[in-house]
Amino acid sequence: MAVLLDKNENVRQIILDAASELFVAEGFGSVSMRKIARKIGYTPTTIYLYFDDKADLFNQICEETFAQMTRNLIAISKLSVSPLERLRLGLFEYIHFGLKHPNHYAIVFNTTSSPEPAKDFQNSQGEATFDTLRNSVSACMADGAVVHGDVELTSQTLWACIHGVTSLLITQEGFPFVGRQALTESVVDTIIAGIRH
Amino acid sequence: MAVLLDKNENVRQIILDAASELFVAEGFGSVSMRKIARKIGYTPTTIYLYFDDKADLFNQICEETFAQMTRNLIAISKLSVSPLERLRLGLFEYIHFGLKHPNHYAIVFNTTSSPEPAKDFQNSQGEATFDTLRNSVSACMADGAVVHGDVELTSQTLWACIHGVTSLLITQEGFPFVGRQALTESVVDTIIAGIRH
DNA sequence: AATTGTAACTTAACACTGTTAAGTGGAAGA
DNA sequence: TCTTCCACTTAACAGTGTTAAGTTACAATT
Repeated sequence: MAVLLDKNENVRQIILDAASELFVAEGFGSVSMRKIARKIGYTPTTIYLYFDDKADLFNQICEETFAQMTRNLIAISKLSVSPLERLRLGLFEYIHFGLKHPNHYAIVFNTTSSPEPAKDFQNSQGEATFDTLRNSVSACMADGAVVHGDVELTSQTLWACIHGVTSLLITQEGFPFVGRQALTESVVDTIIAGIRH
Repeated sequence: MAVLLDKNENVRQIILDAASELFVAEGFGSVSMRKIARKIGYTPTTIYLYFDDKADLFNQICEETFAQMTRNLIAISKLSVSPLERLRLGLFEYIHFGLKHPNHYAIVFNTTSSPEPAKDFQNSQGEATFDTLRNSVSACMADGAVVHGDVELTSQTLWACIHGVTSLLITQEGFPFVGRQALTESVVDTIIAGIRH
């Protein structure tokens, strides 16, 4: 949690920036606390004055990133196009954002939160992100663009599918995919067709 | 690759069994080479006589497991029901199998194969698994149960979606899902509806 | 029977990893 | 001046994957 907001916020940000840069370039596994410390001219121990542990540090980086995604999704939800079109654009934004930040996406979604069952991601930024999807689906049902049904079930269904493309394209780099854009469009088209009767 | 087939195959199997057991119980990250060695009464070094490295060892465990999934899928493809029903059953089998072997699934699909772009999974068991899906989709199109179109694109679309549920249910344990079975059925129903016009 | 070869396994180390208890230097407040 | 306390470091613990080199013990050859 690291609630040391009154400490030297400058150093905290320096750590976050350095870690983020290394993280994006090399991925979670290849970035060590010692490497980050070396990069900013401090001892590894210093990082522990600002963050609980390695997981905490990278979770905070990821939360910042996913907050940006939520902002993008909210912006889309305010566009003056049909609810269905807003839903479609939101689904695309999710996938594109994930593909643009593969390391962040992977750390949040390709990691089993072993001991704790609930505290990890969904309590913070995840809830907000999923809310935008839920609202979008709800609007489509109210509009009649999508058959009236269980908003939660439908939202989770859509989430599962767009997560699937994103995750697969990130982790299975070697697979001869038909093309990122083509596959993304096909998934979005298919699931939207699927929830409209 | 570890092509020492003529060596003491017994020890090799002992290592595989011990590693598999630990792996299923504790996951990849928590199982160390020393732990496996301790369990079977050998030194860690011995494992390297039979396997290239930790990744190789666990890849071989995963391949055995996924070979079983392929056999299950092939069995389903031979059932005397409609092509569409066979497709549906295959999709369910994929998801259920993944959920029954979460550690194996995660190591294959939630890991970025950083340096090598193509050798990891898809060259071996992955190809065979995906083939069954491709054939099933192809049969549905020939049958007219699914609109005629790009078999490859459609297959990859379906794969992405069923991977999505599987992956999400494995990694996001803390999320208040609507229910494993309900979500699984919803995803399968939605994408099947989506590819039928 | 003595020697050689080799298969199977071990010892000991390298170069890392995350993490922490205890210690240090200096600035600010009493 | 003395003391407190913040920001940071030193040094270590307990582990990790991995490997070069060494040791048995047994089989085959001379």
